Amino acid sequence: MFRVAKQSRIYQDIVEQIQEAIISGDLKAGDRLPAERELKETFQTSRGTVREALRVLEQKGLIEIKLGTGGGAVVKAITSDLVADSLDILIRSQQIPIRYLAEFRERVEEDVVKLATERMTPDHRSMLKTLLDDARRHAGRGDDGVSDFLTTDKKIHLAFAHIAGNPLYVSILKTIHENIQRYYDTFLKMKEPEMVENLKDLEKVVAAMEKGDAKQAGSFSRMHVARFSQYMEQREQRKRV
Amino acid sequence: MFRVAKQSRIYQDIVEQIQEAIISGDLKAGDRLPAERELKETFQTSRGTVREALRVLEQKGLIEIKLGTGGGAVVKAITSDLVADSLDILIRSQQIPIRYLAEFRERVEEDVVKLATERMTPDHRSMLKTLLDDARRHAGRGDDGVSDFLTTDKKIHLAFAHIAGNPLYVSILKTIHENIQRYYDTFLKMKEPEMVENLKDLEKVVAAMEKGDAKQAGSFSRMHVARFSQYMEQREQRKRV
DNA sequence: ATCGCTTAAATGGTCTAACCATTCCACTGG
DNA sequence: CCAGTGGAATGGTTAGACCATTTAAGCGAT
Repeated sequence: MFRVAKQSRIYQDIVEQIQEAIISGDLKAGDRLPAERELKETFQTSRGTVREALRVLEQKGLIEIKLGTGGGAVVKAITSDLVADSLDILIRSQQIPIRYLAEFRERVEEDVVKLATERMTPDHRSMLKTLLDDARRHAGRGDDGVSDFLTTDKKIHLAFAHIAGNPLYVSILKTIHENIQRYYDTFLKMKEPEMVENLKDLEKVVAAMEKGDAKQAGSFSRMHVARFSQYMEQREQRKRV
Repeated sequence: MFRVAKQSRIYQDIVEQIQEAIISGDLKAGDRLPAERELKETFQTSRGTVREALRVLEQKGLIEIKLGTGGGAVVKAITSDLVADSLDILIRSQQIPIRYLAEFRERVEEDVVKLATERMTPDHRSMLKTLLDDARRHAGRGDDGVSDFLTTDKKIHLAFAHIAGNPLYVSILKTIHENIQRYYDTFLKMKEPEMVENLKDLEKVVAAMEKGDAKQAGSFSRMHVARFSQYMEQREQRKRV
């Protein structure tokens, strides 16, 4: 399956060969690569070099490495985690101000909800119903339920992305939420009134989705996200004083 | 600056320490990491382990490694390349069908144009005018101008993102364009008629922006992108038969 | 003093060989 | 038949050496 590695940055050559085999489908998820000591022979190189190549592939999320007998490098199903990770690094390193994250999120979530409305199935309906019930229960517990409520809130937003059916939206929304979460934790101490308001927003969004009114669902979603963002930005500025 | 590496997957610990230093800004672009033989001492580990960590960081695009005296690992400015790479893997492995990328792009570009319309300054106007003039000139050259026209087209789209003023949109749009470009090259052989049509689209978008009509500019943009996507998808299916 | 060549030193790239840690499984003894 | 145990396979780590590349210092000729 593989060639002898060509010169100059041998490990890079090994990475490329194995990566191409995975992307092209020659190596499928679950397939096990030969042991390092075998790969060393195949590529006619040293074990250290093979290991550097495996490190890169592991980092790319293409393989997973297990210890012990019968362990070794196993090809992973390719997921969008890769994109999420790198987007995360980009956002954090550029220290993108919260208002830009929020601006993007408002629009993305509006689009997601619109798409989800058009593509919702009965299964999706019941899933949303269950999640909303959870949210109501947590909200009913007052300040004690805030933490659980926020978890459920996040789940609901991600559920919208799943319903929309576009994996790109799922990974992007996931990343945005993770990043925005950092700000929430720092600046936002949600109390019961805000939680209740939040719950009402979500109920309105889902109700519009049930009616099949994509436009209205989208605009409710946007208002919901926007309110959250504004609230948070006020807090941020207050703290900064 | 760094701790002694903790046990179990030592290289992973090293990666995390250095990555955090970069993301947090303790290490800035251009800073040079100590030589491998020094890092080995700092982390109290072996050179091989240090190298595995450096491989991962290199793959993540966080450092660049140069040969020779005065060489070594230099911290890179973080760009959207990482995201583009991982998105590339997703698309090529057919985890994300091209239509999902197109669906996302249509909506993102619509939002970008709307925002840009609201935030355009006189400087931006003249920049767009210059780019449009370039595009017209290339289009006037017929089939010979297609390649240059496409380059300018891309610049115009990125200019919209710059005008919108949100760095997140710039990064994301850049990523999308880098990836979608490959498909255009593969499936789309643009000829003069399509190019002229394309130019008209862009002119309509910019005209609406000049008028300050964000909604109209956005919908023109979306139609423009959608037409391009559809055209490409038809080609793709034809090739697959 | 300046230019150009040579050489030495620093650094990443690679290789070899060994040992450790983990895991699985076959074998053995009850 | 079961439980325990030990061996073998595999990744994780270390140490030490040598090569290739690059920079800069040193030196010599003009």
